[in-house]
Amino acid sequence: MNSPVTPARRATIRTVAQAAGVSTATVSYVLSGRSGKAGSPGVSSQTELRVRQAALGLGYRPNQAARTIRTGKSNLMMLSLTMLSDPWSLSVSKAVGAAVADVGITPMILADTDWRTAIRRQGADVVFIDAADQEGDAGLLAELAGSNRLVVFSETLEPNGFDVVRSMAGTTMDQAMDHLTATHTKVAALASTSSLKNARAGRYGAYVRGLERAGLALQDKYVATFDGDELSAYQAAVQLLSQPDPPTAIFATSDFVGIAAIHAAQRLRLSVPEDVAVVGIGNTLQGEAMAPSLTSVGPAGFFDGLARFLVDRAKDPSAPAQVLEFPWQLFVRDSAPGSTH
Amino acid sequence: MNSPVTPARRATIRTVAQAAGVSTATVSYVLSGRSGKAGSPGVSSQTELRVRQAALGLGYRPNQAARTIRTGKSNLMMLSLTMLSDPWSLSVSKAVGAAVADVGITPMILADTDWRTAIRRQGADVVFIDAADQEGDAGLLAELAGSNRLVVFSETLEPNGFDVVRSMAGTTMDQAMDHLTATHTKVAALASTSSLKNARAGRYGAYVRGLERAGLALQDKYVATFDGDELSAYQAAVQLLSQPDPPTAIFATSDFVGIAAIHAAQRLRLSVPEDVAVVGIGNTLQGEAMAPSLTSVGPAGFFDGLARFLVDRAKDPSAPAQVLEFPWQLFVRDSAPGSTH
DNA sequence: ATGAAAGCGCTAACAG
DNA sequence: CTGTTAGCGCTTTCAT
Repeated sequence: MNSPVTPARRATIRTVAQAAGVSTATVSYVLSGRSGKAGSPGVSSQTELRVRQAALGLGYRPNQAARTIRTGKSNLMMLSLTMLSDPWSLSVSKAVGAAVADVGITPMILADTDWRTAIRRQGADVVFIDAADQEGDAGLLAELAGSNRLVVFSETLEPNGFDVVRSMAGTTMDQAMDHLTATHTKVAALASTSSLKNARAGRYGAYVRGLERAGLALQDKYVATFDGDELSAYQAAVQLLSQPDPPTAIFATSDFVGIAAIHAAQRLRLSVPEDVAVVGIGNTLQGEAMAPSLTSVGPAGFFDGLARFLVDRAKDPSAPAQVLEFPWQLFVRDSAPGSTH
Repeated sequence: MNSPVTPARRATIRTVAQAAGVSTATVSYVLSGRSGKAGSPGVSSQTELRVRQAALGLGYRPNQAARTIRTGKSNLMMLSLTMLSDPWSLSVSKAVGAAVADVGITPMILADTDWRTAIRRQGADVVFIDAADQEGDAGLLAELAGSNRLVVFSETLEPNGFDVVRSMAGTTMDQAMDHLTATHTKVAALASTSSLKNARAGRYGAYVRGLERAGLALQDKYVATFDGDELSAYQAAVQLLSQPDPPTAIFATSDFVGIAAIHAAQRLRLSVPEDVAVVGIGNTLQGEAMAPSLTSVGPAGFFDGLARFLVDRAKDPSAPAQVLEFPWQLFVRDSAPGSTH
């Protein structure tokens, strides 16, 4: 029974050094794993062993804050994911998780939190921001980029000290609409309330233009809006499909909306795609994995590509800012198989 | 055009001090917001203003790592959530997000990552671990508790330097089974492969015992297993319900499984609860929010209570370790309304 | 009311 | 091969 006079003060590099009978420098060399590396002194395997044993015995664990302050590297990757329950966010998280295996980087998610305030408080080697299309953010981002390596997902922003990840939709949303109008005349849209502001731009705009190209009228009863979460999308879809003369195809402005629409249809005992076809936007893993799998437009190899890019930036935060583009394509799957059936 | 000779070195407390013509101590007092606080010196409002303006002009932002090393507080809360897509995890995240508003704490999620290695690298004022039932973790947790404030969710572990959050299931799972067997004779279970190991323990055990109490036979065809993710659960449910003589009630060992089961039923044009009733376990927000709402057993006020507890611990990491218990109850909702219909 | 100065635990020159 | 030493940016006594 050794009396715990000192209240278990956490072991530091110095404690270890004393126990091993060496200097703190030696301990540092050994424990940060660069004994024999280029440019650094080597340590004899005997002392190395002594140091390791002392560290183990004392339960030594390096103080990350101290290491960070000294090296300027935190080995942290921050992911600001605005809507965590969105399969898009989950796909990002999953891909990143796979990409950081074996690299000494810890990914941490900032969920449903305002990055604008959070980033000021917490640094990271690289921080990914999933939503910053608004004009007002451009200045703030440029400012924050001074002290953090930022990777911003945005269709409109230009790199400015920070990287911009962009998924080049091009005309693929138009393709998706044409895909639907080729076999359907009652095509509905399921759009978030916010996306309606710009009737001819963005995802909803693709719907409007698609109808025009097909010579179909834009009808109020075929445009349903929701508030942002799954339940709201689900309810909007139920409403859309319960009316007399319901649509036979739904253009959903997001994969999670498309998924909700499929669930809603099935709830109403409608078959997908026989009674109602559904396309989503985003090409998420969850859309692909569900049954029936969701036809969607979106970037190919996006999540893995993004994850790799983030890891690269974390390892070399001083690389020049660039744009990373992922061209989109139409992924025809079960929920809207096209004209074959 | 001022020539950027110095490559935009980030402003420190010293830079600010020079610009304002004061000492670093004064800057520290002002900027860490305790000019007039008890025990600390006051700063005249004039100098305070000068300091603030200098800081603003220089775009000064405090270095968290330095602050952490000095104070020992990181203002960080780490949430290790093993299966992020599980509504349980999302509920935790949401509740915590709401609880930290206005408090100076940033919650960060460690998703689908092994906390065993990650915690060694990254510290936080408090870290929540959502899965640690295995015996082997007890020692490791006790060790880690030496340098991190740990809050562990576990039904079996006892506090040992770390807090244990526990939801006292008691006999509520039995109640849930009785709820089903009161009006059904074909009651199926949807359980994860791992939970089957202990046939009479845990959630699956409640199913087995429930059948016994009702005098019903345990039949293989009414026991479906899945692998851990939604898709797998969904497919298992489809299989369960597509067979000849399908069950009329499903006991799902998790809310997300119950949700998947409802989706599967609807896919098969079965009505919930008319054709098949479903109960889940966990009482998550998502189960409550879906349509039809999911009958579930689980703790009352769990997520908000947990969030509050975590915030308390973050603010006072040296509070004595304790057990936090949330007694369960049965929440009868639309997916299994009971004998009234 | 303000400043000087001592570190927190660690890394990285530089000396020996 | 190993030790000495000077800080990283910040907080916090203790003087003034």
